[in-house]
Amino acid sequence: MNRTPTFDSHEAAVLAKADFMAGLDHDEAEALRACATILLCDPHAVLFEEGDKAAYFYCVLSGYVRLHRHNGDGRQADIRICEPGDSFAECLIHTDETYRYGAQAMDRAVLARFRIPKVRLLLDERPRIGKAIMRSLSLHLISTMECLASDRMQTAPQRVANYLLTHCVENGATASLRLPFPKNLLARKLGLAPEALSRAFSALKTKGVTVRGRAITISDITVLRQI
Amino acid sequence: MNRTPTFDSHEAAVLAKADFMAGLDHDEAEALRACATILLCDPHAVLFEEGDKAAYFYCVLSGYVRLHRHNGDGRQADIRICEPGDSFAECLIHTDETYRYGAQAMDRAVLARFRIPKVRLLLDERPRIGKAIMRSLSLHLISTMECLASDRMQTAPQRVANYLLTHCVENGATASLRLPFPKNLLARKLGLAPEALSRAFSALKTKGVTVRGRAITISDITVLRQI
DNA sequence: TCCGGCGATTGACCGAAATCAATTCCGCCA
DNA sequence: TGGCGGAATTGATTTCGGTCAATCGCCGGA
Repeated sequence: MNRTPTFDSHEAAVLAKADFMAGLDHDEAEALRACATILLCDPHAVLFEEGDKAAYFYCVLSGYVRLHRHNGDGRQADIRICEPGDSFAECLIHTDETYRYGAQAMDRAVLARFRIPKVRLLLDERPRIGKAIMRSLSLHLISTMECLASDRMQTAPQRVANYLLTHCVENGATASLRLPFPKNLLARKLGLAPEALSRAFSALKTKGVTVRGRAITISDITVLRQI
Repeated sequence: MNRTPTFDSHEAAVLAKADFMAGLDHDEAEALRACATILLCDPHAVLFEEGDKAAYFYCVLSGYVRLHRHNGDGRQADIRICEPGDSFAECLIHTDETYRYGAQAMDRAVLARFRIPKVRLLLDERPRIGKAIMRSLSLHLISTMECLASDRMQTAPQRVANYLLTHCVENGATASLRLPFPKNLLARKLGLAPEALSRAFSALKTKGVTVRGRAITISDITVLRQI
């Protein structure tokens, strides 16, 4: 892991579009950026472990980050896969002092990390930043609740179909997409074993879903929508 | 469903201890309360459905509220069981306009409901209230993430053991608790069918857990902790 | 005290997905 | 071009928990 003093232009653009930056004016965004440093991660680098003292919250600029929890046994579960533009651990700005899950970079992730005590001070001066972060927290909460509901209610093929429908680009009745990460990450994201994802894909073949590597085509969206 | 113009003293105390009121001074708390009206619910009253236009967020004062989502089929899953002191739907203050899940009262619930547009205006004047709500949102997010992790990682007896350990009152090596609601609600809360909860309890008998009605005793906490 | 009803329990069965193991596929590098 | 290695797939098996059905037990009302 390494640090660079500056953003490149692509990274800056990703950061600017992050949820917790939405609606901020130039000064506010700049003030928030001033709390951050850039972090280059080695593949599989551990950012922090559950229980570590919280000093930063993060925004993914490129690559992916896994958030996960451990069990007493060796078992572990992924809670969320963070993609470029996603932030995590902002929930610690106003709560307690320790991370409640572990975070691990995939690929060679690039992150912006924001020093929490600095951000806290900033929020007192600039309430609108608090509003933006609140919005981001709300969106996380909603998507986590949706994830929980789908875990409890939907079968593996249904969850996969839902992912495809919410991430594809439509083109008349057909649609297509390219997975932004390897299938084992998608499996973790959906709370499945890699084998189960594989089987879900083959179950969806009969519904007009074709998978070749990371490229996926859907021959009829309406068929897929009826789960 | 009916409305009363005023709080009784017990209800006022519950409201004052809600997460989103924490840390507020008297004026701030009073200003927030002024956005609320009281709601008396009939058993099983539906507060709102998924997709309804959001006008209020709520705080449970007595009784319980189920938050749930529906599937295309008749299936439905509970996302959260809200107890007295819990708030829900605050995530809509700064996001979109519709409820993302349905809410149904159990028992004869009593709720405070806060008119969202009013609260929005208040937040602009009083940033510290925003901070309090943000803290509450953060706590919800964390607990929802923990719930997701335990769904993905723990078996039914493990989840039940965890619930018991986090809700019991210890007394040396032993502990006990009284369930605040019927077992079928606990089952929903843990994402289980009632039968599965029943079986989980009988599996825990060998670990020193005794269940009689809603009264539960634990003969050795340490045994239960090793899941 | 008896009866009715509902929540809880138990049993039998089934289906979904985890696990383990064995290939196969594919991209990358020599 | 050939071969190596990790990811992906496939198959066999097991486990967990959902579902359906029957029974039990408790509480309240007649």
